[in-house]
Amino acid sequence: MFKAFFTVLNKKQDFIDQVYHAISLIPPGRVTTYGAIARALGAARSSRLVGTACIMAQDSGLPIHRVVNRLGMLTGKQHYATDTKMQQLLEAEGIQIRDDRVIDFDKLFWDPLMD
DNA sequence: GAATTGACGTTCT
DNA sequence: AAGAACGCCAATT
Repeated sequence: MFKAFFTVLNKKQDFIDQVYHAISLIPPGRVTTYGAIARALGAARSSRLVGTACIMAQDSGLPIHRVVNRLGMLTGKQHYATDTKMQQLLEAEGIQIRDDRVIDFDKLFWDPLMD
């Protein structure tokens, strides 16, 4: 019974780790969304926590710049050193951006569930 | 340690 | 169809 208790406690941290893993799977030149990652992890209503995980992952070397919101907007760009840093990272992979929005987002969108 | 704040997205009105 | 409410919960204040 203690085991079950700790399982619940550890679940939170596991979720964060799984977010990291999902992000590491995003192919270069593609993008995904916070909600898609949350769904892929079976926590459809925790998309917000995915964003929190991204903040924690900033120093982890993961390609978190490939994660945008469901409209394809670069909502996380303000957390980079420069205003244009996130956009530059994406453009370096061939992703075009206009007004903080990914062009052809529906075509570049990559769902972790369909790897 | 309580209250607020978000790199969000769905549901209810 | 537009807007408010709400679920989620780590991090910050």
